[in-house]
Amino acid sequence: MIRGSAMAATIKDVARLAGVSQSSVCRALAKPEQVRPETRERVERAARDLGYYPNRAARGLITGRTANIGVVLPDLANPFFPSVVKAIQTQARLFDYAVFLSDTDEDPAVETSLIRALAKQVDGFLLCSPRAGDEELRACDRELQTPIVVLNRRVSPFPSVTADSADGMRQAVGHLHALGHRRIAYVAGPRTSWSNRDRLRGLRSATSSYDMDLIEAGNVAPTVDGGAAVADLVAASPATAVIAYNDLVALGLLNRFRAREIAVPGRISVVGFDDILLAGLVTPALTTVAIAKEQIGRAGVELLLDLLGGRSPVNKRTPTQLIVRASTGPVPQ
Amino acid sequence: MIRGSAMAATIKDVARLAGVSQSSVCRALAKPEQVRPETRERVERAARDLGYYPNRAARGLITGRTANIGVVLPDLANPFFPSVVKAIQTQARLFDYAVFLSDTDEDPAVETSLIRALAKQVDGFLLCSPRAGDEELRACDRELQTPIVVLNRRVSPFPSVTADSADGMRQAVGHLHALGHRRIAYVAGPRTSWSNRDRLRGLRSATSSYDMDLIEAGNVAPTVDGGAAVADLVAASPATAVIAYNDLVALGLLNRFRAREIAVPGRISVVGFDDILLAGLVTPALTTVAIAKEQIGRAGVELLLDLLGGRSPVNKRTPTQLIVRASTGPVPQ
DNA sequence: TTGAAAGCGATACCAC
DNA sequence: GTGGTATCGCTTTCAA
Repeated sequence: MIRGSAMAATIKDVARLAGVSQSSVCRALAKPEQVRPETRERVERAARDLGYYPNRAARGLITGRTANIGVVLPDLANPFFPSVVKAIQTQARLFDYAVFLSDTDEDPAVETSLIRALAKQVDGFLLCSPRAGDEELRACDRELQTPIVVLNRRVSPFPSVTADSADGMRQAVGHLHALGHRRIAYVAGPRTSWSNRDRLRGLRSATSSYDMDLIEAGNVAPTVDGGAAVADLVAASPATAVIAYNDLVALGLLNRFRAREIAVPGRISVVGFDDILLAGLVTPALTTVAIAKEQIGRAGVELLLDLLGGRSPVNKRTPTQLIVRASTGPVPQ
Repeated sequence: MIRGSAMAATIKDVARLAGVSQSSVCRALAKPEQVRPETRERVERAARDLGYYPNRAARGLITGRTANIGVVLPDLANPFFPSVVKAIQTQARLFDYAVFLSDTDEDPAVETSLIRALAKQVDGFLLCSPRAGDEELRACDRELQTPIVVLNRRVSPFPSVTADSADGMRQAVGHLHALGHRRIAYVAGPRTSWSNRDRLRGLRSATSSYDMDLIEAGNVAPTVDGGAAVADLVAASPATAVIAYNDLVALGLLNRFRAREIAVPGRISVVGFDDILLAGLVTPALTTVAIAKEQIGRAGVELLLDLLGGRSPVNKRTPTQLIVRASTGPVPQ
C-alpha cells in the first residue's frame, strides 16, 4: 500500500512531524504525566495538525481490548429493542465503548453465526432476547471466550438482566380481578422466546392464586399481524379479558376488535406488555405492563463492564409497573 | 499477554496443528483452489477443531478493508430510524459487512466526534439525517478520507439518498386542496434538519402553485411532545389543515387536539410524514406521506459499496407516496 | 525522559 | 503448491 497524502495520519506521521519517536507519541497521548511538558506539547500540536486519531483496531490487537461491545437482537422493528439499544449506547459511550449492532431477524442460526463472526472485534456481547438454545449459547461461549451478558432471558452461566414479569403479571391479573374478570386469555409469543415462557409462568401462577381461568392462545409472531391473527379466536373464547405477549400483539388485537366492532373494554379488556411509545397513543390507550427498558440497557452494560473488569456480576432483575389506561374496564354483565 | 488455553485460536495455532505454515492456512481458507486438496483438508480440520475464526480487525490492518460500515443517526427512539437501520443491516449482511451503530442524541458535536473515533474501524459511513453543518461534514471527510454516504440529506460532494419530499408535499397539498382546504399550517421540525428545510421548500412551492395560504409554526423537536407543544398555536390559527414535520409531531398534535376535544378531521385535518408503524394504528388513523425507508437503507449500502469499489455512485431519490387515512377530511363549513 | 525493537493476528509478496 | 518474511498501526518492554 502506498501512503499518499490522502491517507489518514498514523502515529508515525505524528512522530515524524513532532520530531520524536513513536513511543513518545504514544506516551504523550496516553500517559501525559510520563513525558516532559515540552515534548508533550510538540506531540499534541503535531497530532492536532494532522488530525490524528489512533486506530482502535490496531490498538486492540496489542492491548487485547477493542473498546467495542457487540449487541445482538432479534428484530429492530420491534420498538422495544431500539429503546434498549439507545440506553446501551448512552451508557457505553460514557465508558468510551462503541457498539456493534446486529439484527438476527429472529433466526437462531443467524444469531450464533453473527456472534462467532463478531467475537474478535468486541470485548463482550450483550445478547438481547437471544433466540438460540441454551446449549448453543454455551457452546459459543466455550469456543469464543468472549464475555456474554444476556438481557431479557436467563441462561446459566451468563450474568443476565431480566424484568420481573411475574410481578408484572401479578399486577395485571390483580387489576383485572378487581374489575370482576374471572376468565383471562393469554396470547403467547414465539415459542423460542424465553420472555414468553417467563411471562406465561408468571401469569399461570397469578391466575391460579386468584383462582381464575386461563385460556391460552398462540403462539404468534410478536408483531401487530401476529395479534390480529388470533383476535377472532380470542373473541370466540369465553375470556372477558386478554393479556398479550407484548404491546405489538395487543395492538393487533385492538385493531381487529375495532374492525369487528367488538368493544374494548366494553366487551373485552386488553392488556399489553412492554409499554412501547405506541401503547399510550392508540385509542383506546393500552393498559400495559411497563418494563424498565432504559434500566435494562444500562444495567446490561454495567454487568458487562464488571465482567471485563474481572469482577463477578450478579444477575439483575428490573421492576415492572402496570400502567392502567383505557383498554381495561369492568367485566361485562 | 500470556496465551492460555482459554484464548481463542489464532492462525498460528491452526498452522501448528495442521503442520503447515501460516501462509498455507491463510490460502487454504481464502483461496482453496490454490492449495493441494490434502493440505486444504488438514487445515480445514484443524480450523474446525480449534474453532478458529479469523480476526477481522487484524485482517483489516493489512488489507485496509475492515468489512465494517458505520451508521450514525440522531435518535434511535424515532421509529423512522430503526426501519432504515434494519434495511441497512440486511443489505450489509448480504455482502458480509458488519454494522457499527451510533446514536448522537441529535447533538452535532457528538456526531462529528463519533465519526472521527469510528473512522478507522469502518470502510465507510452511512450518515442518516446528520445534524452537523455542511462544512463540518466536509472537514471530517477531508481529514479522514473515509467514504461517506448521506441519507435523508444532500450535502455536496457526498453521494446521497433522499426522499422526494417535494413530490410528497405536492400529493399532500393536492389532497387537501381537493378537500376544499385553502389555509394550511406547517409545524416545522429541528432547524438543523435538512429534511425539515427540504419539506418546507416542497410545501411552499406546492401551496403557492395551488394559491393556498401557508402558516408556519415551530420549530419543534421531532417528537410527540414537540407536536403537542404547538398544537394550541395551530388550533388558534386560521388554518383548517396542518402538515407536520413528521409522524411523531403529527401524533402530538392529534393527542392534544383530542384532549381539547378539537375534532379531527371535523375541525382540522392532520397530515404526517414518514409513515411509521404508529401512523396506521392511532385513531383517527393518520394520513401521511410514506417514505421508502427500506429502499433508503438498501440504496445507501449500495452507494457506499459503489464508492468502496471505486465506482462513482450517483445520488438517488426515492419516491414518496401519500397514504390517505382518517385524519384528513373536507374543510369545515 | 526517551528511543529501539518486539510483537499482536493476519495477509501479500517473493523465492523456492 | 508451499514457506519465509515484511508489513499494517499501535503499545509495551527494556536499555540507554
